[in-house]
Amino acid sequence: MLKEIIKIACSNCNLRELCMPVGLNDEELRRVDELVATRKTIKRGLSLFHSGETFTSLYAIRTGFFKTCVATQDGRDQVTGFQMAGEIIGLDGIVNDQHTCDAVALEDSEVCVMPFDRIEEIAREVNALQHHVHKIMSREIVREHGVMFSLGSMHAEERVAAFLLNLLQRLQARGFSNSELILRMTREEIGSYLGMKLETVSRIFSKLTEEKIIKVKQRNILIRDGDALRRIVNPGACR
Amino acid sequence: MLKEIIKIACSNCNLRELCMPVGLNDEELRRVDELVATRKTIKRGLSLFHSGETFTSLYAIRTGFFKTCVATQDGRDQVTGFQMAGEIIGLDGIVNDQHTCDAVALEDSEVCVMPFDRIEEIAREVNALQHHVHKIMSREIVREHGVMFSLGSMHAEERVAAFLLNLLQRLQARGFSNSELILRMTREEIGSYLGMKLETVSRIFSKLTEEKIIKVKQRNILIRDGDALRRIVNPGACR
DNA sequence: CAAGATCGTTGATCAGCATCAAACTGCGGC
DNA sequence: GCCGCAGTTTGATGCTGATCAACGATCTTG
Repeated sequence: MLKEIIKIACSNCNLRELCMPVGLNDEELRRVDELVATRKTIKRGLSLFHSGETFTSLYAIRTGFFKTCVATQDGRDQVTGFQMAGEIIGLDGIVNDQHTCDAVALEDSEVCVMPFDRIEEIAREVNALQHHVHKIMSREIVREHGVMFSLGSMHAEERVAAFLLNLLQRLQARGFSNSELILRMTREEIGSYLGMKLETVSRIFSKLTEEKIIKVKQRNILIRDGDALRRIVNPGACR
Repeated sequence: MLKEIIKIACSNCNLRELCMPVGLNDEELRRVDELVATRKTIKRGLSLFHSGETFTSLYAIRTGFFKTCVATQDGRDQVTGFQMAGEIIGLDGIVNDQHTCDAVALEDSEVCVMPFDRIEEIAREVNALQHHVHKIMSREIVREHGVMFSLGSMHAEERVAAFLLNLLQRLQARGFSNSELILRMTREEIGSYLGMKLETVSRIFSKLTEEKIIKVKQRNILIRDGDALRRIVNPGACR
């Protein structure tokens, strides 16, 4: 029982360095622990929130994997991001008190629910938290700049290479291998995120396999030549 | 002399509703007026900040027009946004204390320089400002979702139509005509933002002109049939 | 194990936009 | 005025990735 209580605190969470500001004193840690109102599990395929729903909270992913996607009336939709443990979702809802995208679990997941008014309250008292919130939002803006660049200026193969390297880097920051990864999403979802069709994603995987740069077995990807991937992303840098 | 002092205050700025939170009391207004350290003019073609420069401040555009763009080592670059009076630039710099894009004035411009540590300081005391900062960042995230959708899921013609409607709507919010606008950027910059070549932008303008949807005279655009533009953006909605 | 469903691969063809090229326009400077 | 230049338009052609189609692989369920 006590264990349960300990486990639920941010101060004891092994994702702390990813979610939370560092260098807090005890009092500040105690305050920050109050951020998480509840936790919530979301089964694979279900949504944490939908576009149009009232915004109340941000969510820190404890375990699992999500995609966020925007949609239009006419049925077209697009994946705007993939989020993994330690990352924060829901930032889109702040501006109009209403979510503008769907967050769908790609595997059974658990999130920490952080009511946004509570975040703002504590952020006023804990400077490090205030700055941390700003950094998280800024990071998301910069990430989206990168996606825009990818969609607007890169060829399909470059985008796929950049996508794999990005996933790899984030997984590595979480202590996973830097040469092996399991895709939690379908080819279609990758394609949607990267602005191409699933067939194109598949073809590029095949091409990279032929060139011995990666090895694909269903959703398991082995990176055999990371430098080659980097050269693909950054063709000018090796001229 | 006194006039100068009055003019410089946010509380008397005619862009206040765009930049600043509403519903402040006198004391709060006074605090918020302390946000702007200085003002700065930027001649057309010059940069307000460059990628890599140390981040210190956010900038509120008082007059003029900017583009922001990201670049890679190999010389490719991409416009990530166009900003007009009342909008805030520099948010990308928060996360790593360093800017990740260039902000270039597309016409002679003036900005209010708001040191970010001062923003954070005042935001801790003025709740409305705190929330306002969050909303501005969230708005930018949502805007970028829209760009990602455009780049990833729309045809060239739809993107151009959406681009014109977006400019129009923002200009209208500033009291300008909702059927006429002057482009402050080249076809190449539009193309870069929309992920297409300048020739394609030009061809689409020509096509829309032929169809009597717009009238183009250099950088002056007259919208003759806004509904037609909306139908182009949202083809499913008229099925 | 058979039957479906979902997801992925591969091939053939096509279309949208890029590329290359040439000519035109309006503007600032002399 | 004339020139030079940046920006724009328009045409001809080609390539990248979309589309359509068929098949294969894996997992689920009765």
